[in-house]
Amino acid sequence: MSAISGVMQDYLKAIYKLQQGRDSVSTSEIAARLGVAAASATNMIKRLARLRLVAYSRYQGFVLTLAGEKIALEIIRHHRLIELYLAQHLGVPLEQVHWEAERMEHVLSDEVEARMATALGNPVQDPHGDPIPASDGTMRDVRYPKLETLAPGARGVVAHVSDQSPALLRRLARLGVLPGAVLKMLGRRRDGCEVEIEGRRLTLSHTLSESVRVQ
Amino acid sequence: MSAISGVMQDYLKAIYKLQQGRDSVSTSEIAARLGVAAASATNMIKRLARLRLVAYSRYQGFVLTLAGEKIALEIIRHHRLIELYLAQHLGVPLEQVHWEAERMEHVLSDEVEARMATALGNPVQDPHGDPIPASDGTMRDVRYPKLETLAPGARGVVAHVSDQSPALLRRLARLGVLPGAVLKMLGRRRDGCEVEIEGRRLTLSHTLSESVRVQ
DNA sequence: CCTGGTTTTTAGTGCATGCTAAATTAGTTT
DNA sequence: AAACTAATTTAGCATGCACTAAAAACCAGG
Repeated sequence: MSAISGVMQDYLKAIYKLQQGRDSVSTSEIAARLGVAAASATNMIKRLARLRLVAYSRYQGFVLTLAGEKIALEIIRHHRLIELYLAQHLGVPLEQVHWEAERMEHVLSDEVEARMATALGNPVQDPHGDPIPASDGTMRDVRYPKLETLAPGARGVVAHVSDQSPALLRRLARLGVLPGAVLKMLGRRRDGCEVEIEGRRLTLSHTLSESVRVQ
Repeated sequence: MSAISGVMQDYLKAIYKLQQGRDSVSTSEIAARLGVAAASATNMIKRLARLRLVAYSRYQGFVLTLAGEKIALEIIRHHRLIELYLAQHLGVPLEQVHWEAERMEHVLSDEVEARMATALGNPVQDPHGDPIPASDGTMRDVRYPKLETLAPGARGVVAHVSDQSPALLRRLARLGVLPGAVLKMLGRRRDGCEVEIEGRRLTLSHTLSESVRVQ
């Protein structure tokens, strides 16, 4: 009885991401993140609380319980394995894999998950540079600094690009700014910053460089 | 407005399969096939009729319209491509691919569908021997005779094995009775029939041989 | 052609998930 | 501390899709 629905999985995943480094999440935050009305979020949170997947007391915000976090990490693992699989084995363009994974993550069986992981060589990172949780529910969480924090003249390796905007991602991909790429910060400009990458020199708008993190 | 839901897709697929070679399908048939109450089926049929996906007049049964058939074939294509992909590229055991595909078929984008088809070399058959509809919605439908119709002494090629029972399928797979396998009918026995396959001789129970078709 | 049995449909419900509008609580400002 | 504002919750309702029970239509045997 009461299996975790796909919608619930989305809530758990969103809460997981929002609560990182914070001590609680508010109703309006998930509502905004998931694009639903605040009342709908309240409703679902109460349902998740009844299932002991989030700890909640009204008007005070909430966090995942261990059980909730376990499910969230499982879904995130699905998501990131699918992204990587689609990119590597089927050549799906990077800016598309996020939205494909968003739908597939809810129907991936443990069996197929395991086989995909094996086919990929048990990877630890998805194509955006995000860590893939292990099947035991462990994830090392590293937070890389934004590209703009790199001092002029310094070199860095792209560690992460945002998965939120397909258009942005496509532009970054075309410029070669993807996880693993080595670049050198040349300096800040009025509307962004100038970097050198693979011998080419380019200016990244503020919007673009905001979505790149380096190591 | 009114996108075709996953549940609707299941109804369309079921109607497609039931109406093969018949001139109409009854409420109780889909209800049985989908494991829902007759009233639920009536309800959904009326909804599909409003969307012009089935032609329906009450108490008289129904059939798919061209638009409905197009969607049904698209889902069947998804299903069979996924089955084949899982079997060939991820090594998922044959008796499992049907149920995996049953969930994934509803979330496969055209993009990923096309890439899977390419990776598989635009196949025309799934691992059970069922034909895969083309992306333009064409499917050649061949109906093969049951194994038991093979005359004693005659040779045949396994063309199709049923996808309905995982347990049966596992047994067939273990015996090597899979699409493409060449076998020779030795004769009927009281409880099934005896065949020779790859030099080995085996007796297939009636239940088993019922789910095998030959060419 | 009527009557009993089967199939189908209608009516009324329940649950998951969403919404808006109204009520409540929290937090901030004077 | 009172009062205003912003966030949250409650109340009431809609839609998709299932169910059961009752009514209606169809079909077959007499």
